[in-house]
Amino acid sequence: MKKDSRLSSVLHALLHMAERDEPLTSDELALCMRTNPVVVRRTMGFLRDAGIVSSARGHAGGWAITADLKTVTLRQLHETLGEPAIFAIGNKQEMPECLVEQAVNAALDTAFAEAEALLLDRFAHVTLADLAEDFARRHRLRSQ
Amino acid sequence: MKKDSRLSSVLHALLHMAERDEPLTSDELALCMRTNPVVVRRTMGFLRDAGIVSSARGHAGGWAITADLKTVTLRQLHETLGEPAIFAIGNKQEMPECLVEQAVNAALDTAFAEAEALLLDRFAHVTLADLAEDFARRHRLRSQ
DNA sequence: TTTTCATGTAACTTCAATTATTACGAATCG
DNA sequence: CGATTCGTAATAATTGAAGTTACATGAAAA
Repeated sequence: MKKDSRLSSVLHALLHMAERDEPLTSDELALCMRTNPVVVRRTMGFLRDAGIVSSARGHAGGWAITADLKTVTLRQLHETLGEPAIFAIGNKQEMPECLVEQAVNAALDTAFAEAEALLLDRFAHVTLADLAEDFARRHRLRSQ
Repeated sequence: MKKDSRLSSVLHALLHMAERDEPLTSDELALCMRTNPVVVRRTMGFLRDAGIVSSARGHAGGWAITADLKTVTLRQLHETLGEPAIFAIGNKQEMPECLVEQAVNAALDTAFAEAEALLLDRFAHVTLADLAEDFARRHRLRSQ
């Protein structure tokens, strides 16, 4: 399976947008994210529908952040993107009649559920402001 | 991407094999696992190479468990299958020059690493014997 | 020894999901 | 008006697991 990198992509885009006050066009974002403008529009559209960013057409149009960086968490972004599947591993059948397979599913489901809960909890405690701060720190380090 | 269900499949196969002392053929396993005999051979081949099962050709041939159920953990099986990717979500670029993307990757990598460590730890504490016991319990419950 | 059964494997196709691309419509501003 | 930019439909490319076909290899039964 190809990995879903939309969360990574929108974070990258949002932080670049946070660095600039003017709107960034899909083409500009696509260039720095090494992807396609249409992919940018498609993905950022979810965030616009959730009120995290705004989009404007025409001259001087593009994408801008409307939400407060401190209030947007990775978990919220993950939900906004439609809560894509986290795991690349899963059960062969979800609702098997076979008791053996039920026992297997139960064991795997428990482990996956715990790992997912931990991941989402970590996501819930990281905001865009945290990432922006970490970027600023890296920037200072490199500028020395 | 299609989810990798090989761990689920081999667990199902192993528990069925544990229930019977005679070897099970690839065709028999494929039937109860709703898959293809060639897929069974391909996947079980990893376990044979790791000494967990044996395979025999010809009459009365097939697959049998050689390892002690108490010593085989889900983690070991996952490793035996080549440690397939656990997550369906990932970074857009693994080694970006862009400092923004480095900050994004660092945050995501930390969260994924913690979730993976938890999952593998859970896997390490579940043995085939545990699953067999859980199956027996389910069997007793349904027989009542 | 011949037949039958079963694994071992290569080669190819199918499948599922993201990502990429092309094309064009719609809105906005100079 | 006309250039710019988003909105979106339709389609292809990509990636890795899973499924399928075909045939060789080896072992036990007849």
